[in-house]
Amino acid sequence: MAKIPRNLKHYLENIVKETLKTAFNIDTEVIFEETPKPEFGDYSSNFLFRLKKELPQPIQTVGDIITLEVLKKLQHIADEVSTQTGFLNIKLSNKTLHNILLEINNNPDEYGKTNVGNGKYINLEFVSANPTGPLNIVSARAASIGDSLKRIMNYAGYKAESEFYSNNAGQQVKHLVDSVKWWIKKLQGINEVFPPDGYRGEYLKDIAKMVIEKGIEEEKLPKFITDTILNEQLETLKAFDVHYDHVTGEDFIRESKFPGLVLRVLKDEKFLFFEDGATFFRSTDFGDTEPRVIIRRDGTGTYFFYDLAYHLYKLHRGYDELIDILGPDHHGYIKRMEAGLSALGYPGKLKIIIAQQVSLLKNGEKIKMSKRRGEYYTLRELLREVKKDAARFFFLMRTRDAHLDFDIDLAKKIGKENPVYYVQYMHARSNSLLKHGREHSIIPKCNNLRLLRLPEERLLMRRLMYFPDTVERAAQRMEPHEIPRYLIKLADIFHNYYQKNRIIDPKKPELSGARLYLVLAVKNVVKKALYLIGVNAPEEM
RNA sequence: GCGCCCGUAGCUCAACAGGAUAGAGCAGUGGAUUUCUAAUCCACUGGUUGGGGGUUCAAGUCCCUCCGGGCGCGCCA
Repeated sequence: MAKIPRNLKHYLENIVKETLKTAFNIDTEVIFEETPKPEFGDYSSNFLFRLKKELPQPIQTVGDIITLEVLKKLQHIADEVSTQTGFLNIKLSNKTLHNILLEINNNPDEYGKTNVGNGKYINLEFVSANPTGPLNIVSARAASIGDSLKRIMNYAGYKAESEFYSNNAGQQVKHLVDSVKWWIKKLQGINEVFPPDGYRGEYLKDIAKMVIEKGIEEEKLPKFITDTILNEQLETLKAFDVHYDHVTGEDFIRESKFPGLVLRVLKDEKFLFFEDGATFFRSTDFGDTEPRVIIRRDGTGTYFFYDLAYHLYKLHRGYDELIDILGPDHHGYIKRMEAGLSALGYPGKLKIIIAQQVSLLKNGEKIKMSKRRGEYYTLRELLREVKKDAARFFFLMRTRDAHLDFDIDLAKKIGKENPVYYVQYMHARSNSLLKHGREHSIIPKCNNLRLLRLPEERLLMRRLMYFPDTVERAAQRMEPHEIPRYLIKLADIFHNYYQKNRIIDPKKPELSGARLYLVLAVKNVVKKALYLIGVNAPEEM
């Protein structure tokens, strides 16, 4: 039995690349992808089109030669190699697909792992909220994306860590403290005018009560309040299965050497100028639209200034790349931040990605949210309405760039319309089949996999084969939504297969054993895929 | 006014360095179950990819322009 290469897709790519080199002395990158239709085979590449101008002979002639050569080299794993209208298509043998099942079931925790990350050390910062109130829905989306990305990238060979930055310093903290003080007085029967820049919101009343009960001293108020809210935010995220490797406070950054370091480097490199008593950073040297203030006329640093210091701090910790996931209202911030890090000597080290906005739908209507009035839907509230699994899945169903309509009623539904149930049910059904098999003394067996010859079985195995490619794509594009989409496709095929065919038939023990082996592979892959997006794989539903 | 994102079927969305007949789900219509979970499956209907122009063997994808929706443009964070 020929052993299949660890990464089939890359293996095919290398074979063709080598063939091109030896046969035509053309050195080029070859990329295979899933064929749009099974009739075209399993993998296809359009390199012939791309090379058209460089080819020494007509495209079909070259295609024929390559086809022949590649087929020779792939005899042990492929049935057909052909060129059709310029595409090179490869159809793998059933044997190869069977071997993939073996690979999955022999080592479920390794299947799909790739090394595209090459050990690159990544810091993923997401959510990073002000400690002035509960987390909202956009934060929830960023949390889904960020935490899933961390899981996916680590599976793809990166070394990714997650980080939460708390803006627990500056003017806003003062306003926050004033707001709590107002509540304290009110609770003590003293009515005052609410501070003009204060934070509305009943949750501050609870904090005021705690302050009174615990007898917190005045000078310790800022820290007590920001820590309390930060803790609440982190607890909510834990309920969402988001756990951080690092939590950093702005207060810590302000006390550190990094603000001074930023100032010194920018000054030495002559990226600073003074105007109206303030210090400006010439971010325009790096493509920003206007210079940015870093030290105000009154001598205090801007948020941007401390954020630069914070990013410098992260870089000093040794990361190869920083990734920030920000809300849609921050895209104007990207240019200046990138400019800042370039000026500090780290061009290209920061990648900022934007998680677009979220609208919540209930009873077919959008829930109105107004930040100004302090009316917004919190992650806590959402988690009271829908399950964590549904929420995480829904937040990942769209590309990051697209606005997301989150239909709360749909997320609560049980049934096919709700993709998260559809997908989780695939896992529960697999488990149920395995259980049912045991009751009839039929267990998954791999010695007769050639009995798996239905078209549906081939489609299913083929889909399992694409899992490593999916993980790799998700990691490289930083698009976790590849995973939910993959799962939905797999579920379509699986449920269809189940519906049409009897998996367990005590009269056909060999066939049943082979089919259960396939079911087991599905279960293993589904479980892993769900883990990568932080969704549970239930044994029963 | 400038910048970023979006515009694809009635609705919500896919479409992987530009590639094969633009695909799914929901909704609608019609069907399937002596069952291993019907919490399911099958079939049909549904498209000028916002409009126009350009580049290319090939454009939903790239360029220009116009229209529409969202967000941002502080010595706020």
